[in-house]
Amino acid sequence: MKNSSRYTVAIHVLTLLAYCGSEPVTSEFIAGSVNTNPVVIRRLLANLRAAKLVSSQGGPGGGWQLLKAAKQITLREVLAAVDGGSIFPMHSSDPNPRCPVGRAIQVVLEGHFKSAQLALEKDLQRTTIAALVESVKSTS
Amino acid sequence: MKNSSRYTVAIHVLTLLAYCGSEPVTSEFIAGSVNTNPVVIRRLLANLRAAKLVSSQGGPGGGWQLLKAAKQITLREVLAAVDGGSIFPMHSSDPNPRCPVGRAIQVVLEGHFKSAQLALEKDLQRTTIAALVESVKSTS
DNA sequence: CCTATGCGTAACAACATTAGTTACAGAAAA
DNA sequence: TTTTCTGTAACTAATGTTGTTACGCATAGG
Repeated sequence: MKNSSRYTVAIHVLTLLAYCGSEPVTSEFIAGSVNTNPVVIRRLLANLRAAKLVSSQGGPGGGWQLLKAAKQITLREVLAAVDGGSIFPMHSSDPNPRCPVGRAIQVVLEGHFKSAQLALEKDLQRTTIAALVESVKSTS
Repeated sequence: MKNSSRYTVAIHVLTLLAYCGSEPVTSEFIAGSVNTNPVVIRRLLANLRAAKLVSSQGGPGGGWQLLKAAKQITLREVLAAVDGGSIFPMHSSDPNPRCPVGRAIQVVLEGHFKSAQLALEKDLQRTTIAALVESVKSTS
């Protein structure tokens, strides 16, 4: 995941929101659970809001809430929300087009990479935020 | 993939070695195909050698060769060779153990992450370097 | 209308990772 | 012995990630 913890933190936050029920939760409170800065949380949640997973409310009593039922949110959509593109980065500078392998390798790999990523996503789709809440509760 | 092109380049290099047959190929030649510096290639190939995928030979006429038949090398082993650990990084600093969610989330996620990564690897296992060589040759 | 609260975002710093480069020691073939 | 390679350390530059401060703006509640 791009060597970043954004995906893990996003799942953590959504699980926390589901765990807290329907009450709005502030970014400061969330940051306390994740152990980071509220701004980091707000930046991440802005992505999840763009994906229609959460909503935000300003002012006193405001905060963040799930926009979909926890049972309807899968780890697959969370991944798509925080890390849009491909799991496998291509060459940083394009390979040599005068080499037969260099010329073709990216096109050839693209299909295999997409297939592998699809397999990954299919597996992630099996898990919902609601399931994680249950697991968290039973991990007493 | 850690936001690095190492995996893609590794596949490129192995495909090139297979494409070139049994002749040793120098890191300079490989770098010409990948469009990078020979030292970058040697560093990467050092990993693949540690995984027993290639061998190196110094001196004139030396270079790099496959140590296994291209048909026996799958994209799964290549991934393991260049990027040992987990696809999904956990929190950069540990979550708050005084929060029920923060306390449990990592343990809960670990299983789901491993399952997803296994699905990914199972798919990558279906493709061999030999198959890539064929695809490259037919992409004329 | 005022105030406190909380989001939205820009700007910046600190740090880690990636990629590229130079340099040089050492092994091996001819 | 010379040439051709690998093996690696050291350094730079570019980029990405994370954390932090600061401040504008909207809103709820008196």
